[in-house]
Amino acid sequence: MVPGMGDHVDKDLIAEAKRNWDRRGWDASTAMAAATSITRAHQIVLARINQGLAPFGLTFSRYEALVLISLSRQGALPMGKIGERLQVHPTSVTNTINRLDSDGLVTKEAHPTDGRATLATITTKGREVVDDATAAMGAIRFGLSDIDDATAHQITDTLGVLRSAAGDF
Amino acid sequence: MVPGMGDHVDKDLIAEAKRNWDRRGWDASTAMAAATSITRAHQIVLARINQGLAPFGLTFSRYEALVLISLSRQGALPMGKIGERLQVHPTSVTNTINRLDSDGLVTKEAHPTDGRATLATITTKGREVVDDATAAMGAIRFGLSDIDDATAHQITDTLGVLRSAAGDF
DNA sequence: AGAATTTACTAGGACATCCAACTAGTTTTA
DNA sequence: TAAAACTAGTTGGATGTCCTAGTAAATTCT
Repeated sequence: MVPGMGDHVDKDLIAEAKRNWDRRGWDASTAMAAATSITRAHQIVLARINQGLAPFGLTFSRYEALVLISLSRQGALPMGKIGERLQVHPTSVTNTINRLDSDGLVTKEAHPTDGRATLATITTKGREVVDDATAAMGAIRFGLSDIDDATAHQITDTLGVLRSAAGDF
Repeated sequence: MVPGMGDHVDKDLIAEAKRNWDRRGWDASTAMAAATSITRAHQIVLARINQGLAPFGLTFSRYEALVLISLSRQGALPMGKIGERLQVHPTSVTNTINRLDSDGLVTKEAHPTDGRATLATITTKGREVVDDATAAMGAIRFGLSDIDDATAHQITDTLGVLRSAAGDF
């Protein structure tokens, strides 16, 4: 599936790493395995999502921003609000929105009342693209088409414990 | 915890996004929530791990590579083997090892029997650093110190379903 | 043996993310 | 109201990841 980096493996490399860790009597092997699992899951899912979005000229981050804007009442959001909702750094928002802008999917406009703020407004083309992309994401179930809803729920719930402990909610 | 991008949120942004999704009758909201949760969990854990490794001049990817080499019998591994084990692209390995090399933690040497291959060999300094870093990781439990082992196990298991379905093992 | 194919790694480029520092506009304070 | 403090975004820089393409060496095939 991913060329050039050793496809099919057959054995669980994370479980093997954990055994190595335990064998040496090292601490936190359980946490290490969980952290590594999260990293790997992220890598797998992100790759699939980006692959599914490529035909629309989008990446996951750009897609997320575009959806967020499209769901707002005015079809426009201040940059800061976007970073807040997507939980990313302001500079990432600038980067993402600039690209959506140059692709003609949003426009950057001055905020009517706050001279410091910039509004990212979705364009007609942006709405078309995001609708098509959303349909595509539904079709591939965000890269999780090979696991069922019960498992997906479980992933959300279990990681919710982590997120909650980290202050996410 | 992460400055500049809207700290403390109070409400679960992912759950809220899922409700929005459902309200519009869009498909795959469960998968969307799971994918987003994975992304966010990855962001949280990676940030903590990197913060914990910073004092040693390491990042998670460089740390992973260094550990892998340190655990090998010879204290040396071909570049390709590293990418295979860590499941990353060959160019990422080159990047990672080059940095470890310039930091004096590994050396790149010609493979004794295969003229194409390059061996990354850990140095004495590399062993010292990786040992210290591993102790630090144990102390912060790879960024998961605020969840218990049972939850960590559950994360590994649940994501294991995903990884297995994706052909990881 | 010699040609064709495969394998190992690197160079250059596209993206995404974060941090530090800077500009400009807004709000608070004295 | 003028100065101080804060907020919104951007620029420049460092990392990491992947892809495409290209070089060199090993293996396979005829």
